[in-house]
Parts: sequence; structure tokens; C-alpha cells
Amino acid sequence: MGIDPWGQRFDDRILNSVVREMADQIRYVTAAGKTLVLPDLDTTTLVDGVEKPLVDYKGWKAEQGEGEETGPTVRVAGRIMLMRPTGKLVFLKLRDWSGDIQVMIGKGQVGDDNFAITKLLDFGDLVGIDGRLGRTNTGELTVHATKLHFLTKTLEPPPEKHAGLTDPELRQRMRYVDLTYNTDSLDTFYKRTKIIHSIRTTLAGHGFWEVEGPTLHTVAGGAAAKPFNTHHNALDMPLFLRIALELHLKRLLVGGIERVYEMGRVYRNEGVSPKHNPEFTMIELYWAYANYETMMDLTEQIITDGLKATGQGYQVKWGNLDIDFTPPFQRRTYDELFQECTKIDPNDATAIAAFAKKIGLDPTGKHPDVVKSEVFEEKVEDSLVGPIFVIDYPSSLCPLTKRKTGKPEVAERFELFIHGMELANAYTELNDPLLQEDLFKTQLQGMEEDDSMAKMDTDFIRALRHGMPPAGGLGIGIDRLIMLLTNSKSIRDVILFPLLRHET
RNA sequence: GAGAGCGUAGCUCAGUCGGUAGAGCAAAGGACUUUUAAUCCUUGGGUCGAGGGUUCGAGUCCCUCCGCUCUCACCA
Repeated sequence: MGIDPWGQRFDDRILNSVVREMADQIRYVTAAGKTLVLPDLDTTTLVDGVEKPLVDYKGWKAEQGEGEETGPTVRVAGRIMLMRPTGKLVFLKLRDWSGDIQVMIGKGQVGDDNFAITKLLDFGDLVGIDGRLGRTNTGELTVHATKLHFLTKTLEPPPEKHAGLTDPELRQRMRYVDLTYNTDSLDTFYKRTKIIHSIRTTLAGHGFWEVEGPTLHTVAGGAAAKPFNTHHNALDMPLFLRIALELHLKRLLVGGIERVYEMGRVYRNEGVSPKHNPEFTMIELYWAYANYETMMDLTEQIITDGLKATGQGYQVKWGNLDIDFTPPFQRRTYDELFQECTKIDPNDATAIAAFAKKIGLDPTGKHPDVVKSEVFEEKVEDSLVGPIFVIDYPSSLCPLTKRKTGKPEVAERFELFIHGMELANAYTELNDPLLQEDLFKTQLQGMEEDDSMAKMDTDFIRALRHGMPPAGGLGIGIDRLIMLLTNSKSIRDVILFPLLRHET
């Protein structure tokens, strides 16, 4: 017996348990000393490419009757998902990324030498099949093999063939197995690429440029979050992994790239939860001479285009919740919602502080807007079913946002909420360098530096001093958007390789 | 960070009142030319998460630790 401690995938038929990778071929040696040299398959037809032309073969099926094998010649390649050997006849269920198809291998049909290959087959192996399309006695579409090509051996045993791999940790740790054996998982990630492609198409339609900013920052600005620290040896320089894309994209606005975006990874050294992964994908986009109203329209377009790209209508299921994405989404001001949910005058700081105490928050030494914000998060956010744009935030909470004309205490900012989850955040961008510098300097009382977006970035201020056009800016949490559009309950279900502890 | 649940064969899971470690799938040998999670016969496979304790005896009871999942709290 072989050396594999788990599945005994090897036996003496594969001499010395050797699976040798050669330049562009893999060689297996049989017990009879026969060497099977396995060339790469030049072309293959995808399984759905075999199924689709069936429309044209309706007549063919009717005329031929069951058990006939004179359909079109096809070549397919894929992984063995099921295998049912019945003596001199072997049925395989073969899977490629487009679907599953049955293969029938008859000893008489492929010849003794070729049939010997079936003795080497295991679940999970990759094989290529030449054959004719036909139907079995039970009417199942089947490739009746005329030739087998043994392409790749799998050395690890597959998961249980009916239940599959269900342990959430193992599914994330061995995503390659999850993708192979859980078709829902493959489908979710296929939808992810479609949504991301759709976003790029939508923005290209508005003339946006896609750019790449630095991920190593000297100042981790643009958001309120704890950064990962790192260090550049040659320059002996401390660096942070970026927590947002904002400040470099705005520099590009100054430079005259008037519609610009980056979709990329940001890193936040914070907790892990079904809605949080330490690295996640964000898109931030900036549109010169636009404002936050423009950004609301664009947000709706990005989402509805994403729905279309995944073949969905406006009504979407998310777990046992329903989401109605029919645009336009509700637009309500921060103060309106505050008053509605708390029955307190949003301008009465004393009453708000008293209410904060009543619900167990400590307003001591905090700026009134911070207290108001804490009450808002506690009492309002969770009740937002949405999709709803919450607009016009207290400006002291928004150091990067333009103030409303004639109403400096209100910032032109919105956040998009769906079932209590924050999905997007957008501003009419602050382009006043003097005010920006001032806001970077003054930390809000009661806020730790990591909790504040206000971090001095002198080069960014210098950029603003060169003149940034008025602009609308938008950030969307891509992973969360994908959760909503793929009915995934955890961010880990839409990130291929979420952060995991060391394997023990 | 707090609470609840879980951890047994490669995978999916049973394991009663504390009394010899179980099943299905997978693997190995055999039979079978129309199977559908094929079927039938045979065989091998275990640090019961780790450590300690109680007991004549612990997968089972107790303690500590590790890991995972869910819920709640916080960053998006």
C-alpha cells in the first residue's frame, strides 16, 4: 500500500507512488509496466457548450431513440465528481466550470487498453473525453466515450460526495475544495466578477478613468480606522497600509483627472465579524463639478446595473429579509430621522445629552455632535430598513466634506443604509485648503485620533492650495454590496481568502 | 470583549445512565455493459481538540487552555 495516510490514493498499480510532473505532461506507470503518456488536450468544449446546441438537436433526439450514440462528436474535460463502475461499463459525472455532464465509457467502445485507464481513475481526477453525444436508456444526455485522456491526478481525498464540505472554516481554508464541490460558492464568486465588471462598465459610461494609488501611506488618512503599521528598510521609514483611497484620488482631481476612481484593497487593523474583514475592497470615485446629489444618482445606477448583471430584478431576498432596490431610494435628512426616532429636537444639545444618559451613553466631555452621533448610531441606524440615503450630517463629524451654503453646521454628506448596514458614504468634497487645514488641526473633543478622520496630511493640503475643483465623491464597500446582491450572510462568503488564524 | 453552542475516521455525522469506539460516504480486494448518492461480498482506517482532575473504569462528569460557529457590542 502507498504512503498516503488518509485515503490510500495510491496502490501498487502506480509504481513507487510516483506522480511526476514533467515539462508539459504527466506520466503514470501502470503495474503492467505500461506507460501512459498524457498530452495536454488542445481544445475542449465546455459542458454548457455541449448542452446549448441541444436546441438544434431536438429532431435528432426524436429520431435516434434512446441508447443511440450517433450525435455530434464532442471533446470535454473536467473533474470526476461521481463514478459508477458497472463491470465493463463506467459512468462518470464530469464537472467543468460551466456545469456537469455524464460520460459513459464502455470497454467494447474504447478498447481494452484505453479502458484500463478507468482502473486508475479516482474521484477528483481530471480527465478529458472524446466521444459522441447521445442519450442513455433513461434519457440522460451523455458523452459516449471513444477515447480517454488522463489529465491530472488528485492526491487528496475529496469531501463526502453528497454532503460536500460544510465546515465553514474548512471551506475558507481550502477554498479550492469549496469551489469545486459547492456549486453555490462558485456561483457567488462568478457573480462577484460580474458585479465588479458591471461597476467598471457603468463608470466607463460616464468617462471615468481607473487609476491605482499607493497602498503604502506615510499618513493613513481619509477614514477613521486603525491602520496596519509597516516599515521600509532601505529608506528607514515607517509606513501604513492604506485605510482609504480618498486623499490620493483628490490629488488627482487637482491634477485635472476630472472623473477618477480606484477599486482596490484597503486595510484596517480592527475586528473580524460577519460584516468585517481586515482587508476589504472599496471603490472610491470623484467627479469634478458634481456634488453629493449626483453621487446619489450614480450610487443607484451602480447598484441597479449590478442587479442586471447578475440577472436580478429590483426585488431581492437577503436571508429572510426583503430588499426593494427600486430607484429612487429614499432620501431623508439626518435631523429628520433623528427627530422621528428619538422625538427629541435635533438642535437641543441639552436634551440630547440627557437622552444619551438615559440610554446608557456617557456624554461627559464630548462634543455635542459626537453625543448626537452616538445616539443616532444607537437609536436610528438599526431601524433603517432602506435602501435609504441619510443626508446632511453635522459638519463637525465630517472634516473632509463641504459645508452647505449658508448653513455651515450641516455637511453635504450621505450614507446609504440597507438593513442597518452601511453600504456607501459620499460627500460634496471640501475643496477649501484653509478650512481643511484647520479641520485637520482641531480634533473633536472626546475622540481618539484613530477614531477621527482628521489626520494632518501636509502634502494633501498643499495639493488643495493648488486648487481642487468642486466635486462629488463616493465610496462603496464592494464586499458588502456583493453580500447584498448574492444573498450572502457573511463577508467571508464573498471574499475568496478571508483572514484566518494560523492552522494549528 | 461578553454570552451560548460545538470539536469523535479523509468527509458528513451517531454515541443512551460513566462499562470493549460506531454508521454512511471515501479508500483497498472481488462481481457486474445502461448507472443516477448504482448495487452486492470482503478488508483496512481513531492521540474521541490539548492538558489536568474525580472514579475500579471517562468520548461521556469537573477544571484550565486551544480552535470553530452563532448572537450581542465596535470599526465599513
